[in-house]
Amino acid sequence: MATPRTSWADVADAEPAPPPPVTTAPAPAANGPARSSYVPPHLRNRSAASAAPPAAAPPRAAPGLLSRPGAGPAPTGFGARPRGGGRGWDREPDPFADSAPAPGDAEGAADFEEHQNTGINFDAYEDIPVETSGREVPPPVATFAEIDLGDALNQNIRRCRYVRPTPVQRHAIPISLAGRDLMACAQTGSGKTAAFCFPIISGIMRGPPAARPQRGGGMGMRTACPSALILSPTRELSMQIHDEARKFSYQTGVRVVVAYGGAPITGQLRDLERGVDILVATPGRLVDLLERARVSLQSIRYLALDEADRMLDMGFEPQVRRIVEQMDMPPPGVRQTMLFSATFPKEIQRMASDFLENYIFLAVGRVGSSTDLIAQRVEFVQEADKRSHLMDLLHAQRDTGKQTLTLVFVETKRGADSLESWLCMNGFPATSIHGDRNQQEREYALRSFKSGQTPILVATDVAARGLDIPHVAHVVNFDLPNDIDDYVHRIGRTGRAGKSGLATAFFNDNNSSLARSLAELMQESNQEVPAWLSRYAARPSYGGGGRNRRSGGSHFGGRDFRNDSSSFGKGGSRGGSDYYGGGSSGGYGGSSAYGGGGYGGAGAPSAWD
DNA sequence: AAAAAAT
Repeated sequence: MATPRTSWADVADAEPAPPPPVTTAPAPAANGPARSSYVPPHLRNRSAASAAPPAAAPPRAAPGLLSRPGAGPAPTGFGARPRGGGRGWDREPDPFADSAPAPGDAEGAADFEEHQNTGINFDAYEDIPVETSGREVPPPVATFAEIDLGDALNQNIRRCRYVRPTPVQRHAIPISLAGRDLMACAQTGSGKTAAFCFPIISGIMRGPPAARPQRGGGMGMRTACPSALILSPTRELSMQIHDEARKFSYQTGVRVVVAYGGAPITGQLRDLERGVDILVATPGRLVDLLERARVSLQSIRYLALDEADRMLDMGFEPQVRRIVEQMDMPPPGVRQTMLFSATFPKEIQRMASDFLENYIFLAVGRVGSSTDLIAQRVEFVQEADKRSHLMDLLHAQRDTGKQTLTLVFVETKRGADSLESWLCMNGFPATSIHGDRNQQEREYALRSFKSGQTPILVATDVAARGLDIPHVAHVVNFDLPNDIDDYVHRIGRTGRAGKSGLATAFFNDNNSSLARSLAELMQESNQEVPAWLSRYAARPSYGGGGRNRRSGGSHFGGRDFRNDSSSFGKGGSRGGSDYYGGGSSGGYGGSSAYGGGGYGGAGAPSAWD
């Protein structure tokens, strides 16, 4: 797992990085696949040995941490609260141990470091517009010190090298410490995982020791009753959140368990049996666990949905609704509910409000902040020419001599396989991740990509959201998605933590329905829109005129849908007016600010994660 | 139409 270095609060004054691991893989970039570690698709599944992941770096304590006085097993203050059985957490494995660069980061370290140190620009985020609505919004804080999160958590914040809270953290943490429900929209890499984890962990530490759960109703002695549930839409994202949450919980006594499909359930059952305060899960596996009565939601005090709009879209909504509304989860108002996403279409906000009570809507950022760091290009490329065009891009990348990662999005799983093997045949070290690969393959692909061993990853939308992959310099939309929100999430895999990034899209007639929203988004992000794309966008059949609802029409605009009813409808000349809205800092009354002027309006945020 | 998510 990567260190949470995506945060803007990531230290500028970081202590020197630990020495690079001695384990080195041959530099993979220049001359084709690194044969020692890379397994091309046609050789996979032949020999387990050849596909075995590289030896892990030896476990290593983060420098100066374990030896630090006070980092001992007996935290003081409320951190010392004994947990059920209190067993063995003095031997809790150090979640910071893998914070060192992954093997394979080694030879790229110089290149990478350059990127690491150039991009973080705190000042760029100082005047980031923030909008809140709802009753009695607790004021934001400027520093972690202002928030009483407790000694143990504060120490972990230091270990994570967070020096000050990011904008979303400054606002969201006080809101959620005040016990309020929250719908939050925040930018790429802005530390939103921490924004919901800190209050949850702190709340669990302060809260009453878990009451003896009500047995009965099918509950056995082996039924786990977590206090907090964090749902996410993909397995890899759940793993990532789990890794982060474990770091934040280190030596607090708060136990974090992850449960997702595609992996043997037995290990997860064992983890649950050892005790769980925070359960991170994907919906399918959680439903399974609930049906087996190995998990009960009756003690849930905190519910967080990451990528909340995704969790409530057509594919997921029934399952999520079942978990939240039809199991033994306490109702809104009893539990505290927090929804986080970048994109938040209004119809999804409306649906989400079923899960919330008296909530606060929070939007952080706008066009011209984060996305300006992502240079967006669109090129007209016929289907038949895509491969050679991609090869040109990859050659150009290679010629820069920099070791960087390139993430290539395609529309279908088959397309991912076939592009991957074509790249490999042509000497490019590529791997792939999609839902038809088994979980081991998925995890290996991601590791191999992150470490730089396979610096090209071909992916479906399974990798579009939330994944924090440092050093992705280039996102290629080999196939454009049909939904502008997906585009926003995809390009948000680069340009994270204040670093710059590049996103290239291949556009052709098959993508005409995206033309308008894409042109708008680019315009709002101060990107140059090719004239041909503007012409596409102006074609009436592609939304140039009418109210183009989905496929772009309802992109999140930094607005609380509750303030919406009176805002629109008048001056509704521009069909897309509901698409805009984030920019006006003057509160929500000023509907007139949104109607006019065609494209250049105060824009919708774009790389909101 | 496709992707994801349980076995």
